[in-house]
Amino acid sequence: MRPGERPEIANLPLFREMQEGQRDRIFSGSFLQAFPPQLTLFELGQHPDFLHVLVDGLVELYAHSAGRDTTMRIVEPVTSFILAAVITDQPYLMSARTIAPSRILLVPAALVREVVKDDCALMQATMRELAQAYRDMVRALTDMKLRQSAERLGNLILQQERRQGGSSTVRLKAEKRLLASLLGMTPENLSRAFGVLGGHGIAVSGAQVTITDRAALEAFSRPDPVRDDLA
Amino acid sequence: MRPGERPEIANLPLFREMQEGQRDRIFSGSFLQAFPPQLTLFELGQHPDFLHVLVDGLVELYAHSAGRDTTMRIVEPVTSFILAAVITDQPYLMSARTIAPSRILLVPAALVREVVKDDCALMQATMRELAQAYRDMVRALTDMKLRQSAERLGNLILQQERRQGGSSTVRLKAEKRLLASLLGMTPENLSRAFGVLGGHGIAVSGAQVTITDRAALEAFSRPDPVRDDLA
DNA sequence: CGAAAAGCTTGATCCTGATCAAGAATGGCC
DNA sequence: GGCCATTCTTGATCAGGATCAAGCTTTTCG
Repeated sequence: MRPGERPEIANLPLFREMQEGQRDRIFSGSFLQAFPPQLTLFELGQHPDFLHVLVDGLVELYAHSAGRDTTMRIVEPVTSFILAAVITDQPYLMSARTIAPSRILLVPAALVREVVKDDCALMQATMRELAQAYRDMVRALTDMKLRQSAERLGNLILQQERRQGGSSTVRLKAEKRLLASLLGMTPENLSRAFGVLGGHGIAVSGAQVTITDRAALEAFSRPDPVRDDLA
Repeated sequence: MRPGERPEIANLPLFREMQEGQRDRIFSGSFLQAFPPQLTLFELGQHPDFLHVLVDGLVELYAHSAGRDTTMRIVEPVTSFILAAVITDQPYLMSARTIAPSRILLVPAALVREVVKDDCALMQATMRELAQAYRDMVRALTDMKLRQSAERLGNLILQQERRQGGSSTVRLKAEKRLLASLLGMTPENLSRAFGVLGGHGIAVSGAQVTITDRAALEAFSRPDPVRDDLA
């Protein structure tokens, strides 16, 4: 682990409130590993061996069924992932691959389950993290069921913009094909969706998206005040 | 509370392992209330006041956006619901209504949060419940993104049949319009989907669905060994 | 029991998004 | 810098599912 990284990881909501000793126990049993891009980290159906914490890079979580793939989530640093599989000790429901050179902290799943039992603060943090993850999935599912493609894209842009600091500018962190899969559409249709949004307050240039007319974009995308707020 | 009910509730995975005293604290602060059908219990966006435990009846959780509704989950007794909103103390992401006369145990949200903090067993159960709920949502989302309508219906029937005891017979517990909404399609299309499945091993008569040829149904629906198993 | 309402099914048409097929742009790499 | 591979875009066509419009069945309730 490089200097400065341990505190960064220790500061994650998941580990922040833990007892110092228990945190050491977690860290000393874990190891940080570097992965090249396009490497499969684990596959759907496997038994979870490690809780993963993305320290640096970019990871895609995806699912497949009947020959088709779909992106479920794009993980940005610094974030833990597949916590639910580790806690329930049940097979992964998603596969994971790096989409950029990445460094990942691997925490043995059994160790997580054990320390969780002993450290109430970690348990509470885990509980909160899972509740949040659940809510995110509820949002994603209603999005998928109720909105059509261009609207989904519009809302994703609004949401990214807020997360990137509200500068009316969004830099897409992943390829558009990946974004399309995340939004549940084909790359062709994503292109067309960007085209549609061109008439509703955005301008695209490569991976750079600029919101030229927020009111128009919001009128078109109808962000839900409850569902889309990061409150 | 009627005799026999308290033990039934106390036996829920959520409350089973708690300290006796803490459980009393929960129960003595809660109350059981009866609701007529078609009554809205709470609305999306509201601040969560109670953890709900459906003791008897049937409840629909649904979301809306841009004038449209969609059913997110049909809750059968005995089950708790909207645990995540209570834990995070954030607005409901779904609305709830009774679809049959129902009796619901209402546990004040603040009380839940407080007792959770004091009782590690409850916290652990909560954590597990949330992890399971998260995984269910992951399944629902991939289902929605990757399968088409008749396939979704086929899998739902297979899944219900397993849950109802494997007698090759499924009794639909809700109206078909509701089922359609849960599956993310229109009632018209659900009818047609049943029609399609008629050629793939099922026979429908009102709310009674019979699996006449499991192999055919599975060949058509391609249940995912990992995702659909209740393991 | 019988009428009204609600739910379900079936058919016809429409629309969103998928697929197929080329080009244009971008990026990696020697 | 220039070539090759990949990604992105644009156009044409197709298909799954939505919508619209009736009939039909079941339930509800006086």
